[in-house]
Amino acid sequence: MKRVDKQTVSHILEEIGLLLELKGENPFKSRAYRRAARTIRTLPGNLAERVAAGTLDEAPGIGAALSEKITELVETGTLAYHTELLVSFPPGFSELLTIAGLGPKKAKILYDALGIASVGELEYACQENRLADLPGFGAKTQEKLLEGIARRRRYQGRFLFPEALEIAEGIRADLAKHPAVSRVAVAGSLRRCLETVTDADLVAAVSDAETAGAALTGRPEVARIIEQGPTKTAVQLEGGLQIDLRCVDETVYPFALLHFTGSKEHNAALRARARRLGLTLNEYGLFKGNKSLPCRDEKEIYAALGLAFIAPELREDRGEIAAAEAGELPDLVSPEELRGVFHVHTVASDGTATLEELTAAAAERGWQYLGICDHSRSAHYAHGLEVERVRRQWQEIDALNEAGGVRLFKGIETDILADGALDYPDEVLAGFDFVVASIHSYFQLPEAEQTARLLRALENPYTTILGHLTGRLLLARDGYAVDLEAVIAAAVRRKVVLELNANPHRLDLDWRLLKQARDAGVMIAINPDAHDLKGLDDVRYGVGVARKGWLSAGDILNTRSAAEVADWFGRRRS
DNA sequence: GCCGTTTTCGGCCCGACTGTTTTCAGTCG
Repeated sequence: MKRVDKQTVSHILEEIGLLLELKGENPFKSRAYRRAARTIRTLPGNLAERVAAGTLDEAPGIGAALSEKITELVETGTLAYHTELLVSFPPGFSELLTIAGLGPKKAKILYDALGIASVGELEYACQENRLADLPGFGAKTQEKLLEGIARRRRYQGRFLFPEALEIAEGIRADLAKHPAVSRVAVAGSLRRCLETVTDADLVAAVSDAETAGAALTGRPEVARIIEQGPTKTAVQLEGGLQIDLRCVDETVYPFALLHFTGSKEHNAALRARARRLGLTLNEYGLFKGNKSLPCRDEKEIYAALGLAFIAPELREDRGEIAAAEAGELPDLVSPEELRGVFHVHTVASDGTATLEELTAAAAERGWQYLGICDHSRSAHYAHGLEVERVRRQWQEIDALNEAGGVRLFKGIETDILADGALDYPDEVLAGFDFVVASIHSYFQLPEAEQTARLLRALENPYTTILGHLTGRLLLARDGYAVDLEAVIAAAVRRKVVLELNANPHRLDLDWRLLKQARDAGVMIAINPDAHDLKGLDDVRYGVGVARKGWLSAGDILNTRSAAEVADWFGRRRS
């Protein structure tokens, strides 16, 4: 029988939600399935054990019916209800809903009237001008759908966090200088530090919304205007990124900022809470009947709802509201708390900076130490170090350390070989201060083998840090198949640090797993995986993800002093 | 389908904008 993991269950529940929507079922029922999909994806602990214990329905949003269906799925590998729903639509039909401007209602009409069941068929039908006569459709709709298809093809509709942030910050800075604008902030998923985004949201306090909106639509890099209303303006830039600007009065600004920071789910939970308190919350204010309850900032809004301030990164409806109510929110790590970083490459392998340059750069950033990590000998593509070159680098490091200043730790990013062994004999591994073990090959191993490979690497007494655990490349490659629960459990037992790789293409561990790892008691290192001096600053993205994963300074190895780090590495070895 | 300090039934967050319509449905966040 096929093993059914959380991700599979989550995916199937999500698909049921979509299919129910397409069928025109009760929208709350569809929402219940999609909510359960989210819940299952991030549920701590082993799913099969929870099913066996019959405690599924203790999770929020999972009642008797969903509990029964998930049990069937986990125990038999399939779900009859899902299969029945699937056969009533052609394969791949739900993919249509990823096109901007096309929701379940219109997709259903397209299927019933024209038999359109795939993105390709939709494109063809638009080009043949066959949509315009359908009820609720017109020439504009047809045009929009064609644009939506083209955009999806070009950009997959998503952007890496730093790319989008840089563009949004540039526009924000220009708007801040506009005479009609008193305050403006980046909101939305960028403010929440999501690893990839579909658009950038800006919220502005303005004296004149029309001229402020025109300041956005008039920018030279605007490719087209998507929406232009009295308060809301949306444009698509040449590079494909969509910018949404919301203009409001000064007094409304905190409410608008809260609303447009989201997430949608966090907002929904806040509003439900407001309702229970006899209040109404929307993007214009907090109201008791007709009476408006003024708040000067987000903190006062949360306070009015009986909650401590919730940092934007935590606003994902993953328990932050309950924690805020109980006064149990974590004291989130900040960038200034990092006292050094590990996992930095030099010219010896595939980096561009020398040890001296890196040491100076670390001093400029106020760091006490730097962990040097070139590639190991099997990484031919990256000029991995033969044993002789390792020993030479140790001598260079010793010489630099004698000069004082920033302390250099001798490290290596060793490949985990196909069988789980590390890439040097023990007597060489013993000479490093710390060892980062990473997978760079054989991504396609079956899950059981991949898991066994990682577990063997964790058992190696010289492994101090496990590098980019899932191996994913954002917007490019999924992580390899591996039992992450088992790996996390072994990391706790073996006192191996898990890397939070801060390279914006990786951001691996994912924040959803990070919280789980923290709760399990794992120590985390925020590592830049830098290949040049500029790459050192990628740790700021890692800090954003760490905050999103509920981490405090105490959960992170590189918030400690050089002496404490040396002590940790030493104890690990003994 | 879930859930309960109004409720085991009847609610379920709330609003902007577009395109298609003559007052609103659909989509999005």
